[in-house]
Amino acid sequence: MKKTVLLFGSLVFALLLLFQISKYSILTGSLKTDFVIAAIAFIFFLIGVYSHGQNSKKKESKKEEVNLQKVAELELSKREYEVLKEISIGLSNQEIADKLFLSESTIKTHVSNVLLKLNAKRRTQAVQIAKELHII
Amino acid sequence: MKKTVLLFGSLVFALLLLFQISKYSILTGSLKTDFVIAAIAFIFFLIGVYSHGQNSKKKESKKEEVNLQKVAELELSKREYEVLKEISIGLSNQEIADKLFLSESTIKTHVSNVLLKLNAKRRTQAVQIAKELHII
DNA sequence: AACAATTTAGTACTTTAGTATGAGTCCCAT
DNA sequence: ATGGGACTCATACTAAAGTACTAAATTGTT
Repeated sequence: MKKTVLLFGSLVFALLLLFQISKYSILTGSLKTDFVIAAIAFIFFLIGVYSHGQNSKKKESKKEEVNLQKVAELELSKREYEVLKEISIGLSNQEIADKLFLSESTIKTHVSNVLLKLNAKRRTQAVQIAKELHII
Repeated sequence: MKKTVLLFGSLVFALLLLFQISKYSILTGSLKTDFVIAAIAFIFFLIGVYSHGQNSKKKESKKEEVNLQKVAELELSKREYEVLKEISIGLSNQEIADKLFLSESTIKTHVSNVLLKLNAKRRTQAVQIAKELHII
């Protein structure tokens, strides 16, 4: 936040300076009016593009960020959350068991708990709910 | 596309006009130099923001848009594609059957075909693959 | 009209998924 | 040290999901 203030402060200062130089240049005729105006226009155009870009990035990251808070709220344990993520990439219980070096029984237990905590009837529904909650 | 050309053409024309007016105004002293430069700067700033916004929107829609071409490539029929979408929201075969006023048998047939065409072993995997292909 | 593709539906099976329950281990905090 | 939570695993079911095959009705196309 402090960085942003500093950045914008110095930017404003630089622009004011540019402004004065421009005006001076035009009045003394040391630079062509066309050129100065074009330069100003171009620079502000770039500033417009850049500042909007920053906003877009912030918005996007807010959209994509979104996790982990709700995992705690749902009381999903570490393993359960892990299993949920494996489910979401389309693995079967047996495949998850192999991947995590566990028995299929264990995975079934975890899956059942996940379904309970996410209030889902099926694993496909659990994935859907998890995506809506932005926890995967 | 023609609209875009027309829009940009008239925009450029308007800007050139603005340019000339500004220069004239400054030279004749009918407007204060400060004001004109500020106006130019502001206008181009807005143009920068706007044009970038358009680009962002296009990019986003390209990211989100993304369907229907590959549905044809995969030779997914209308019904199969429909069933796939229902699967992706987490419905069971029976629920899909009820929703589409079909028997569960029919849904099973469609699901089997979808899995074949998407080269998936399970419905969860089919959903994952479909998302990667941006067809849902 | 005739053909091909799609859609629908059924039967009969096999395979996964999911539930319920019990139980042993490990670790952490009171 | 002890009770609680998380993790592991097993057995025994029930319920879905998926496969294979067949077949009739529908639809669009030539």
